[in-house]
Amino acid sequence: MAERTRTSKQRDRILEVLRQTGSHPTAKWLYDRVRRQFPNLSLGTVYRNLAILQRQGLVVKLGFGSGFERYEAKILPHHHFVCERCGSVADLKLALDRSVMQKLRQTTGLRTTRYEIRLFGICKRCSGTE
Amino acid sequence: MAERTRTSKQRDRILEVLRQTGSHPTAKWLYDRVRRQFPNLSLGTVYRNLAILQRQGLVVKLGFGSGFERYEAKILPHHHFVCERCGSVADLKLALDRSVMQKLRQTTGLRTTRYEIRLFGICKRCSGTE
DNA sequence: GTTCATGCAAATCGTTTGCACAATG
DNA sequence: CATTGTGCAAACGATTTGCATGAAC
Repeated sequence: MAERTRTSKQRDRILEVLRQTGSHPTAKWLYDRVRRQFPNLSLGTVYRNLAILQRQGLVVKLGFGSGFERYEAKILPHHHFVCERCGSVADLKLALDRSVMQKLRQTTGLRTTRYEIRLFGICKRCSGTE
Repeated sequence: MAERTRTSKQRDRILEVLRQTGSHPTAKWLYDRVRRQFPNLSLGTVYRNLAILQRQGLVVKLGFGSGFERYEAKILPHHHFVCERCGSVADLKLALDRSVMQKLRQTTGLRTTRYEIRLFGICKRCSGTE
């Protein structure tokens, strides 16, 4: 019943490439890259291995990862708390010093239009469940 | 050639619902909700109007909004800068005081496993282009 | 009346899955 | 040998798009 995991040259290479690149590639990018060593590699294998690597805590999927987009009306800038178990998203009203945000912008030196702080964790409802 | 936009009861209602709800709904959720007033509403219309509202700056799409997932190997915690024009994602090394992050966690009172600060703006490469 | 928005259905595209075979332990 | 991983192709689900009709101006 316990999950067994064997080694696989493809998976090793996927992780290696992901560690070397400074970018945040998509599955397709990884597929094209790793295919140089494994010409018969299939996209399905890339997805399957990415899932395994995530379960092992070696890889993170950016974004909400729920498969579909979420929208909100632009009102006041605010932040989000994302539950890693049920995927729910809650608004956060964080009282951050203005100075901190100013510092953020200065540090980056980039033209920043907006920012968002995203906290990930287990929401209260899911907390009671486990 | 200039883009004309007419009013539409459906679009008004979509925005209204989005403004009233505290959640971060998916297109499907909005569709089900707005259909109460417009039984013949189609999902395509919802997507089309969400796109228009985004162009008008009234609505924001959460996530990277590029349509596909992005992955990264889990190394040290860090943050991201997302270019709103070309969609590129860059790592940010922000020197944030530990105290600030502690404050963040305390404020929320939630069990937080990780956090990520995401800045949105126009990257240097795109900046030179316009 | 001209043009944009809608509804419907088909098409698209990223991701997942079933199956037969190859590789791991 | 028992079981997991792979490649291939089909399936799936969210989003997009073409087209004929209806609404806005």
